[in-house]
Amino acid sequence: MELLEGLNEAQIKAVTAPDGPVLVLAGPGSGKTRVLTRRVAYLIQDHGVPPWRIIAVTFTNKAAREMRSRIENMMEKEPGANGTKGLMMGTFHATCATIMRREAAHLPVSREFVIYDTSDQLALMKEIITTELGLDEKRYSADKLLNRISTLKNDLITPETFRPNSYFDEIIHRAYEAYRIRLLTADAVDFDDLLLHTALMFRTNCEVLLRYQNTVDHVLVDEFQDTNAAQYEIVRHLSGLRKNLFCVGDEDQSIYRWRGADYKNVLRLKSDYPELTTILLEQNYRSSQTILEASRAVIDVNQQRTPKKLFTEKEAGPTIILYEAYDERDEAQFVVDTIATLVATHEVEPGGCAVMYRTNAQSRTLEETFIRSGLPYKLVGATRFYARREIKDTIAYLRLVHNIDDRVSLRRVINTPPRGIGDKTVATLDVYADSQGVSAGAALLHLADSPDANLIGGRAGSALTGFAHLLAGWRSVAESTPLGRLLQLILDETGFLESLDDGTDQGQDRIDNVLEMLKLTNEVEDIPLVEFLEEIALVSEVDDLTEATNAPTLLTLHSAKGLEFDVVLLVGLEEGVLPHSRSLDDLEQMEEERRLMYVGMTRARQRLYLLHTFQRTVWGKSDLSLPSRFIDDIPAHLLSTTRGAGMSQSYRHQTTWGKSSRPPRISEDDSTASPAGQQFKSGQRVFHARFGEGIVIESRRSGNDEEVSVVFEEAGLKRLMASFANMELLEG
DNA sequence: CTGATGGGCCTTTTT
DNA sequence: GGCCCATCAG
Repeated sequence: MELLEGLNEAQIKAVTAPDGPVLVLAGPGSGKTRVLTRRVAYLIQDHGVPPWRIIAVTFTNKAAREMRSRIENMMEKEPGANGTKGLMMGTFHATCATIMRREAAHLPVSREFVIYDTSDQLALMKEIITTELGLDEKRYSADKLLNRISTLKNDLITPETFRPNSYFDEIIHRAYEAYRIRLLTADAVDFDDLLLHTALMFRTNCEVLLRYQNTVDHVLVDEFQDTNAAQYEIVRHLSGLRKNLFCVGDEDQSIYRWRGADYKNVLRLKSDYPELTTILLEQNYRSSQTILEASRAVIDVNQQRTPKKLFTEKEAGPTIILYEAYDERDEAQFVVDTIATLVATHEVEPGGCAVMYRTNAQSRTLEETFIRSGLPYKLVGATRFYARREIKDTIAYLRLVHNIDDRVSLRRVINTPPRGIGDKTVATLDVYADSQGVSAGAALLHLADSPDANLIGGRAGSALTGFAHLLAGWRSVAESTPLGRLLQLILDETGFLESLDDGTDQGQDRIDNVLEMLKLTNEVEDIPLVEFLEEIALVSEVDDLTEATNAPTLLTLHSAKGLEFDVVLLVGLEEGVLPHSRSLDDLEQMEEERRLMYVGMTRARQRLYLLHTFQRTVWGKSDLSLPSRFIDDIPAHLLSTTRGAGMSQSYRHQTTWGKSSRPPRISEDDSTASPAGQQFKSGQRVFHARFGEGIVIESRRSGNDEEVSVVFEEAGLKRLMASFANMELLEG
């Protein structure tokens, strides 16, 4: 059978598994996606399952799109055959949005609902905190409240079922309730609501549930380890009747715990479906022996996992290069030089390389260095196109035209560009709207029809009615006007583009972005506004990463999931960066950081580079860094260590015991005089029971103790607490 | 009401 | 080092 060509025994077993619940536990590079893809094709082609009876959920839109095109390619395109028509395949969020629009009659929103992103949520919550709850924004910040509410939603807890047991929880409860009402009146949902509403609808509405259960024959879930409680419940509901549930995942790659993901869903699955067939995919087809062995050594340290016997038949491959850069600029330079060299020697295509980091902020130095070297690159995430201020403004206009009750969008555009409608005028409008029992947007439209001179007089009043007329005008033509024309009209009548032109380069960038947006709306002009809005809400930039450009990819470790590259460079492998400082005190979080490292390492096919710096600048302040603890777990024989030029110089200077003409590098606030109560100062030679001889490069007070940074001749840089370190001063 | 200015705060990670 | 926000003069 062509479908099964090139598959190993375990993979075939998975693809052709009989009906019933199946769990495929697979290591990295074991062909998970391949199995899932072929399983879908197998069901349609060999089992005659109609595509519209299959729901497959993936983690990103990109994965879904790729999978769909592969399935289409795989299946013979006989004339008359439907191919994949009707096959529901997308992210959890997109799938739920589709279901929600279809079943809007059974939901508290209309089928025209808009989707609020993080910044919309934030704007809404800020308004609630100050105007409605009268809370101190310092103590109860919008993002803290939203985080808690998000966690509750992911666990399917509503304001009704939430049982606060602390004062803080009481505040959360009130905020949650107010937030929910505001969302519903704006006919809006946030990301979590897509899951929550869908799950609750299935839970409470038997008629709808049965309809879906009777339609859906097969449910397939990719990246199952990253599902949260809401997603798990949706999956359970959908596959309830036939139990044809096919889950693929790897608990070692679970990196979304902070988003409510719970790999214990794997255990839950086992107890919820006693008849579950579990299939292990342990052969790795991606990475070299060396890379696999090193990754395994890192992940094996985690306690809470089922050990796997990952293996590969590939060759050992090159050793892993561990590079100690002087600082982040040296690090970036090494990245660029390495890629340039590998490309020049035809070892790899530029597009086969990826640079991965823990936080988005780290991309900056890398970008600068790439630009300075004149080399192109692809950046994933960071400042997403749709998240830019000017683009959000543009979208807000469209959203408001589409849905007049959209409070957040109204607030956003009512005075953008400045047209003389300030907070006070908006407050007056709100009072008026309340008295009429309608939303502020609806009240505004009403004002366009019958101006009420007594409501708001003077300049503010005419500004308001002026805007009301514009808005009413757009709304009256929205239905009959193509999207691009509508947006053009809005831009013309508001003078938005002109307002962006402040003569700076940034201003020009903003204009270009809006023009790009205009181009986009012209290209898609035949789709309804609501679909366009949904598309831009749910499709992040990660997804339309253009394969066309042959350039290295810069991306976070999180967005690297599911991808693979010939050459991978992991940067910033330092304590506080990876593992991240926010995870240092929590075992579970630390294990997640380790999985993140593991995910990064296992993206590499042939060559892996691990980089850390001697000192890193964080928030404009430079500080010494310690190599990540995860590096220590890699067997030494798999590594080959080198150091940057800047690095070795500085070391030479410090390890030649003060003979250099350059002063020892010390932090700005340090002084040669030892402050009272400090035992050590920079430049001193010390002897440590375990690390041997070294030289102090920095010492500073830390609580009642003293934190000493020492470069040892053998062991390199260590940071020690004076009271614990068995260390004595040498004459010198 | 707007735009300029300076202070405080910050950075996980994404749909 | 940069972004967001509060504050203030015009």
